[in-house]
Amino acid sequence: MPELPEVETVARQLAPFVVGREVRSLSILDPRLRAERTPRVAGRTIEQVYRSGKRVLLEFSAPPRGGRPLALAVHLRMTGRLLWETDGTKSAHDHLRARFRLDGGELLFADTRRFGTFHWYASAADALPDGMEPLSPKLTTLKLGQLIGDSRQNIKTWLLRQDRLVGLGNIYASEILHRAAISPFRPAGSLAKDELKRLHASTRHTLRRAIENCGTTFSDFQDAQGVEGSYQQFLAVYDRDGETCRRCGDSIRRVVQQQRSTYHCPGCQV
DNA sequence: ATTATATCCTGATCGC
DNA sequence: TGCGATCAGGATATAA
Repeated sequence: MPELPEVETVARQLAPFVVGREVRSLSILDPRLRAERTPRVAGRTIEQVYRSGKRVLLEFSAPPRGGRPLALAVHLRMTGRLLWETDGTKSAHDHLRARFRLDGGELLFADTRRFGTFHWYASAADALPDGMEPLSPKLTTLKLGQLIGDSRQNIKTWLLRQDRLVGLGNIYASEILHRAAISPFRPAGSLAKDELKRLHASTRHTLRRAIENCGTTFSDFQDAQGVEGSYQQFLAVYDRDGETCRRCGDSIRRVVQQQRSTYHCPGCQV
């Protein structure tokens, strides 16, 4: 499911249901999620839920008898989902991997492919990612150029690097480049100033528009509250191999870069 | 220091 | 209807 807009949607939708609730117990059903020692969360209150990069951060209060606060970063990877339930219907989920029993409901983590991860931190500040948030005002065009430097990596692959920018994935990397009219094959460091400007503007525009539309949903099944993204109707190139480019009329092509699909229009991406 | 490959999993879909 | 190959919105460890 999740790149930045989808994870943002999950966090926004989940927060009102769980913030302020106390954790009664946590059951981790998939041992893979216990790669890190699991701290005691029972008795703590969920204080904040928000997105950071592609992760959902949950901040917990200090335990009632004193101690330090706690933060959990949930990475959904390919198929992770966070579900809120009050009626017991979702507990039978085929791929339930963890369950937080809260005061007044349950927060469930389901994950078909089991790539999702839990990372625990002593504080939210410790959970800060390496890369920059692409929508941060601190990311200027100049800064973007500095991050790219003289990298000879192709720009599409560069956009996926979470140690530079966080949150971009395979769909939005292709979409952003198409909007910026930049070929995915271009060495990142070869972009001229005006191209960097277009790339920056396209990144902001694409992500904002996707967030407004609650992200992109391909599968028909719904998430926690039945919120489905609608950005798929705006996709210009992704998953449109052989179809017509709405900008120049050329035929959109699927290519493989670093073992991953890239969609682009050879006619108008130079 | 980059960059390619293999790997972690399960399920849906495609071509024969 | 069955079967194998391929693909999937992610990221890392290891090899070259």
